[in-house]
Amino acid sequence: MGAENQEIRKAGLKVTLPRIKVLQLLEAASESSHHMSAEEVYKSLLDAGEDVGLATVYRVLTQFETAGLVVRHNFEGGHSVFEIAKGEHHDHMVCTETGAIIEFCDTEIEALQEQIAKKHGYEIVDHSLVLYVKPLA
Amino acid sequence: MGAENQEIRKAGLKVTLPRIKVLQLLEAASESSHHMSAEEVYKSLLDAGEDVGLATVYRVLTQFETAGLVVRHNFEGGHSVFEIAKGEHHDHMVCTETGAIIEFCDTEIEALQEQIAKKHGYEIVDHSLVLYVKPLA
DNA sequence: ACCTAAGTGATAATTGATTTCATTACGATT
DNA sequence: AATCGTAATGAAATCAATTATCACTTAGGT
Repeated sequence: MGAENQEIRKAGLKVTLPRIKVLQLLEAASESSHHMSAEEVYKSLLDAGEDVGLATVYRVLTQFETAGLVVRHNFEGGHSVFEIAKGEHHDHMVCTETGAIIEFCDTEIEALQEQIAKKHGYEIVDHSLVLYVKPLA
Repeated sequence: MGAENQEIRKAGLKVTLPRIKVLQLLEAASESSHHMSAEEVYKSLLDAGEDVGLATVYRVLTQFETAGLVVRHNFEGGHSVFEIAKGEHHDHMVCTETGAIIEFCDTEIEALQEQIAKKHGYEIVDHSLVLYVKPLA
């Protein structure tokens, strides 16, 4: 235990209870590839008996994002969801009927993206690919 | 003149001044492939001396979206931008330095997306691909 | 243990967007 | 062209997500 402490310290942040708890929660959620909103994180922590403020959750999530510990996604609808940054990049498929989120990564698409950017005189800094899908009939 | 009136009527909406103005404005912006936010549309119309309400702009844009007249994009940062729907689908490349928006369409990528969805037991309803790029050094 | 900058929670404030509502105007019908 | 019912409008209130403020607390180097 305490692996989170290293990560937080490495990010140049003080190791505080709220930060540890948020990180642990997101790591646990990551197992089930569950993407959480700030509000969900907040409520989960309250339910777990932790005494954190909503403002702190938002602050910490933003700090973790800039530190590269978590990734923020802006799917349709505006509000952000967060997930632990597990090294490798991946894109998302969102089921419009069940809300399920499937992660995938296609090197062929990535390569094509690079080509397209280069063709226009650019190089890729980042990209966002989201497929909105529904189950096959 | 008046081509907009047909489109508005075809959408099952009454032809009113605010709707004509919004549509004209977006069509003009489309020439320079400029994507406008609701707020930008609102301010542009005020500057042009038109007396429209912000609520109306939001309403009209949403109506045009459902009617398929305009397309809404949610680039990073949350708030939506709109552009005239010019028949063919396309994706976007956003320059992180100049803010320029380049439109492109790659059938190869589209095909790969279909395959990926199918492989997971889904079919694509919609998708969003945005490349964040910077000029080649 | 001390000290100071960093972090915290509660609450107020901001932002983009939507809803409400009384008034107005489109456009079908006469 | 005048009438009429419904859809559309603008102003303001409201909403939800996020951010800023601020007095108080705590991490962690000395």
